[in-house]
Amino acid sequence: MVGMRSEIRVMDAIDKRILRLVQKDASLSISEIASQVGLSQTPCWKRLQKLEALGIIKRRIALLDPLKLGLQMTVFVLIEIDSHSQQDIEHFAEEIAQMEEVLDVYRMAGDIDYLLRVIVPNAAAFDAFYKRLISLTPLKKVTSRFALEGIKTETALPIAN
Amino acid sequence: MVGMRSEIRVMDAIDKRILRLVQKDASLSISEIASQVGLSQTPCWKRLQKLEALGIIKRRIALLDPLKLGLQMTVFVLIEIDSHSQQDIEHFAEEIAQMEEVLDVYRMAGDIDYLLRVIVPNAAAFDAFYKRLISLTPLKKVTSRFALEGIKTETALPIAN
DNA sequence: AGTGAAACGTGCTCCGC
DNA sequence: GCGGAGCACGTTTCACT
Repeated sequence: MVGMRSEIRVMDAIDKRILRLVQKDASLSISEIASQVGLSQTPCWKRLQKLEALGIIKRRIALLDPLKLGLQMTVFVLIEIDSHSQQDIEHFAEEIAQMEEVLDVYRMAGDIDYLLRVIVPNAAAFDAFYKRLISLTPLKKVTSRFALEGIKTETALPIAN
Repeated sequence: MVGMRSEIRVMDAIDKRILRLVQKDASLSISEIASQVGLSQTPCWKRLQKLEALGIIKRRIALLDPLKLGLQMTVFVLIEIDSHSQQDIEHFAEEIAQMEEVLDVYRMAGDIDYLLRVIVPNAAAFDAFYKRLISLTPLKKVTSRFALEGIKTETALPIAN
């Protein structure tokens, strides 16, 4: 079993430097990236293609400002489910994942079953969401924790050397 | 005070359609976006420029796969601070925001002061982070909630019509 | 504000090292 | 695997409606 690892060793230090750059700014040109990592355009482009083909780079997106779109309320919702039948739980998870105000859904260890991050314009919109949520399936306990301020919201992952 | 709103009315339905597209896929070409929203290239490009100038589009980034980078552990850390002196709190918030394994920091309403989303490769790395965290300032209570699975992680915001 | 086409700069490909 | 040159494509600009 020597050498059995789930992460495949396809990335060197230069690949990691490329990833650190593009996860901060995807509008960088190939030549800009190339010069920053000390490569010429062609090998740099080939590495980017490889990283995309491997799914290490999943996709490129634009980040929007939630406040400027009127989305001023972020709420974390902690859910304990009543029924623990596998079917009920999976169905519930699918339904909440489809709601567009639900940005993140995590299945948790411990007493909490699910943690949601929800973003809405105002309290009325959250109330409407909440009513829809509790009508989906019987829930043992639902705790809503309201954010006052987003001090840091980072999409860039910490890449070890 | 009629007409006093913090959101400026600069966006119409077409702008919103453009935003919905680019926040899902920033690799779309102008001509692709233009045809999908029913415009020719020039006005579509001008709208994109305007949305960037207004800061509604903040930036463009590449999304990486955390699992393929060996980041297999996501932990939500809920913090109650001991000292509530304004200076201590701000200093604490700045320090945790600088840690790269801390992706999100929210200041919360209610009994919890801060909620962090932390991503690390493994339990040992989380332990190291945890020790650094509690050494920063005296904390009244720290609760770590471990995620077993990320069912949904969405960056695209819900844009009302 | 929108259209169509021209000018420009990059991304992508092919070649040799 | 790396670097340079050429072609094709996308983006930016311009003249006009």
